[in-house]
Amino acid sequence: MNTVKIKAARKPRVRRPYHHGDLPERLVEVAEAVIRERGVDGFSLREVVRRAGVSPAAPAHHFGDARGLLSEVALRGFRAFGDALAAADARGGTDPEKRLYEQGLAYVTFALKHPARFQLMFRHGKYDIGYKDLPAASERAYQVLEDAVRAAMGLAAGEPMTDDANGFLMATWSVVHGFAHLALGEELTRPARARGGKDQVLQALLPLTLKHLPRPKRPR
Amino acid sequence: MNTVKIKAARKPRVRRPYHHGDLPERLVEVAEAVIRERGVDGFSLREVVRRAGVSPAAPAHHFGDARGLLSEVALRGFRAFGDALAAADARGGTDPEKRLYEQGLAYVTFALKHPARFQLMFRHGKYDIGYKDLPAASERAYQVLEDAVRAAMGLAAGEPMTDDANGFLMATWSVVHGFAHLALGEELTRPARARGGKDQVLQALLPLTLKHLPRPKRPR
DNA sequence: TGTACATCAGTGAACGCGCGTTCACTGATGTAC
DNA sequence: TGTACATCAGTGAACGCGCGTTCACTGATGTAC
Repeated sequence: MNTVKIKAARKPRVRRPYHHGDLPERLVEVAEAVIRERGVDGFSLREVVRRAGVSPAAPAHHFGDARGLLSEVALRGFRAFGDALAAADARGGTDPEKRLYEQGLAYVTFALKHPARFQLMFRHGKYDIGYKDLPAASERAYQVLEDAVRAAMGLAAGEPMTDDANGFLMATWSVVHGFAHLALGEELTRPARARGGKDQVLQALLPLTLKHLPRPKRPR
Repeated sequence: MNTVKIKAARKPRVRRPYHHGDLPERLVEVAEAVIRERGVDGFSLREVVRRAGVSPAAPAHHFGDARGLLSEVALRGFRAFGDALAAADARGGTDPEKRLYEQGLAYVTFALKHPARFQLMFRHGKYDIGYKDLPAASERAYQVLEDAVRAAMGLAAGEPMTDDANGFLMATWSVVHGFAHLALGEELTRPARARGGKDQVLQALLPLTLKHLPRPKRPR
């Protein structure tokens, strides 16, 4: 009851000022925060409504059930992820190898910067895989990678992927996906292995690792 | 009550025939089965005791609480995993590149063959990371990889790892870890991408991917 | 070899908890006239 | 411009559920004498 006032006070902008501000948006934000702090498994709808200062029945109007809210979070994750990869790809210019390097860097960077989203995105059991245009958003991120791989392998846009190209793509994807998972799983910063702060270790290890991204067979 | 009879009937061997057969062992087996069928998140102690035909209080005598049982499952996972990697390493003989290839193959194969164990092992939140000699078992598996990397990079046993060696190790680990995660997450067999059965797709993709394992800088 | 007793694996009923969802409701907003 | 009404976002109490753990207990096993 008092949190409602707090919310009103900290959000003085008046856009979409119907009933109580911008609940759907707030719920998504809060859900991400909960996952960030407690992990995907620590998520609960009741914790979200508690933090949002809202009744437990409120989210149902916007997202149906708990899965619905998580699906929305995942959808936004995939969109932002695809955007990040596409921006990195563009940064690579016309050099396929540079495009792939930039994408790899962006892949891991996204995972480390948005662990809540990233971890949720790859936990299919937690959300509805067919929610709205989530499939399209997910497929799009994949396509950004595939396009760069095609360029690196000298394949035209329409041409079917060869075995070599698929292996190359999988190896590239696997390295960055594996690195991201190991990093998020605290696998690289266990006391036994780490010297220095967590971020330092990762920042040092990442470029050393990306050096070993697969090399395209046909140079540009 | 009837399940007790069934258990007795299907396990006629009399080894360790105190109270009721071999409960701790059964609980571990059943726990793995539950995780296999329902995923790590689907695990519950009550489901385990239900399947084992035993009272919900029974596991406490052997494992303390639910976390204890999961820790035991993880410990066994790490032991088996280390064994598999070491066996693969031996198969590689004196060729560092072959040793790494065999280990990579074994890494992914283990994950696909024992998804319950593998997925649990990399979900630190679910078990006690310091349980018994789990740290040693986990560190040992890591050492098998590090040793082969050292050989590949021309580093003696006592010598500290160089930056190059660490990058090489991380890249190798990341590829196989990433591939395993993508495969277990059904990422490679989504309808859009898969043609043919799930196993076929993976079996075809795996060697194509492993071709791109990092190459050691100093050839043997 | 037989008896007394400590040990401890397993019972099953009961507990309290947090969860997601449902329910009848309230009250503000937007719209038709 | 003012009134009547439909819409719908949000309330808060209540539900049933499965869970992990606790409790006083039982009864088989192993051991001391």
